[in-house]
Amino acid sequence: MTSANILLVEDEPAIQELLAFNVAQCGYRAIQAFDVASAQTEINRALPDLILLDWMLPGVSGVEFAQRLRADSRTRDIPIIMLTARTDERDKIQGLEAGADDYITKPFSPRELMARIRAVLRRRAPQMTDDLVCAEGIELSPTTHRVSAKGMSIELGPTEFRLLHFFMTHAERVYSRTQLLDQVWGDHVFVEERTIDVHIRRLRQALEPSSTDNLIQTVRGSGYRFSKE
Amino acid sequence: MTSANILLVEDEPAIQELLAFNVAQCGYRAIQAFDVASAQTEINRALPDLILLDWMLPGVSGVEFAQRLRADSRTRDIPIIMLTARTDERDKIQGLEAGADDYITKPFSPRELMARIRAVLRRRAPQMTDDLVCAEGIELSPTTHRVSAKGMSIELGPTEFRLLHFFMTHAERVYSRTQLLDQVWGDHVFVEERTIDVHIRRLRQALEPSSTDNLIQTVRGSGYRFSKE
DNA sequence: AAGAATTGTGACAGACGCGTGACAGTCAGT
DNA sequence: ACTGACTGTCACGCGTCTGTCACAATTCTT
Repeated sequence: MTSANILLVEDEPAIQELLAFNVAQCGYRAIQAFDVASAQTEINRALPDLILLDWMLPGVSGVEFAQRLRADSRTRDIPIIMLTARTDERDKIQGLEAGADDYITKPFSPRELMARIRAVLRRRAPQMTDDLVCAEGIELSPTTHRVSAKGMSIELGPTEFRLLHFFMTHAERVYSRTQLLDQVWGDHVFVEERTIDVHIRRLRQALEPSSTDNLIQTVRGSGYRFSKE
Repeated sequence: MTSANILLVEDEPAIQELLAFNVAQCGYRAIQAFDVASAQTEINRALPDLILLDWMLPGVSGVEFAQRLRADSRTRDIPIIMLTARTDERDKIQGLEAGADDYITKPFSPRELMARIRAVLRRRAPQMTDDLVCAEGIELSPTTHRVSAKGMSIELGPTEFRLLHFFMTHAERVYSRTQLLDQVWGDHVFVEERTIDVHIRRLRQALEPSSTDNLIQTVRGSGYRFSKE
């Protein structure tokens, strides 16, 4: 556990070296691959504990590769951090939908990268096979992107889905609008704080018919909290 | 915590002023330096909480300075945001390799700059694990923002909550109205001292049904005290 | 005991935070 | 291009909180 094996899939030599240097600096073992084919070879040889996957790759793209990894039972549970130069929000959603556990845009600070690696590795430990998130009578499946309560299916937009997902995995605690922006939208996104109010409302509205009231509580002056009242 | 010190290292006076204005606008303290030498002087005087560092500087470049800061144990952990006019990708990588935490290209919007500053400072802030405060049979949780006594939940407004929180963490001691204003309201706000009497009353009223009487005692001529009588 | 000083209490207007509906812009699929 | 879904932003209204006052109640002083 102390020295996890991290597979780096990145075609650009400069960035590859930068990654390898920082990863090694933190006490992890870096396994380098410059394309999908060699990455697959490394995986066949030994399953890594984490994969750092570049978005843009020659031949097969990172997204395709991620999907392939998720389809294989041997690699299904290996966490993936996507690496991309684009700042487009759509990419983020698509990347996460493909099965990435986290997402980081170039340029990134080495410290941020390390923080995310540690976070993902830590998060992975207890969660493991946990495909289904349950809380307060609601069931949410990150992989199938489905939500249901009391047997009824609930339709949610991408943002509402991520918001609910975050709340369900962080119940009972109050989060400020700023924190929610960081956690659900991401650091680099500039969005008005009041926008959260609107999404909270939409989420409440979507949950209302099939769930007990007041699952998402307003804590005046502080933020919001997800709990059973 | 409330007002972080931000060191601005920028040789161009116009931009320097723009930075200082925006930084001050957001409640941070701006420390201005127009070259690396004076920046070092300021750092020696007092360690800032964040450094905004221009890429191009007369004499020693920003990158070199960043590397020097990273090499020094005293300054190693101070977050740096690089400021540059170039959009070259290589520069970004080089800048981040030097240890910058984030990167912003001119021209930048003040809003974006502020967002990044906040993001970096937030990322830097220690995760508070502090959870439950117990005193005199009352339980108060800062993270969930909940209060209960004898199994019963207690509803409090924001100010009453902060007031009770302060009392519970500073029990057995008398605080004057002036001290309470400083500690609970903040030393920059101006409110009548008698206002405290009203909030004390509201707090007593909220605690009354679920707690032993006289938890908040009046010390005539001095102030108030939180204790078990 | 009377007066002065201090605190408790009820009421109130304004400020503030939040909910809500509407709207424009973007993007995917047709 | 035309839809329809989704998102971010705004303006408006409302309820709650909050600071302040006036007056009642209490305690201390003389």
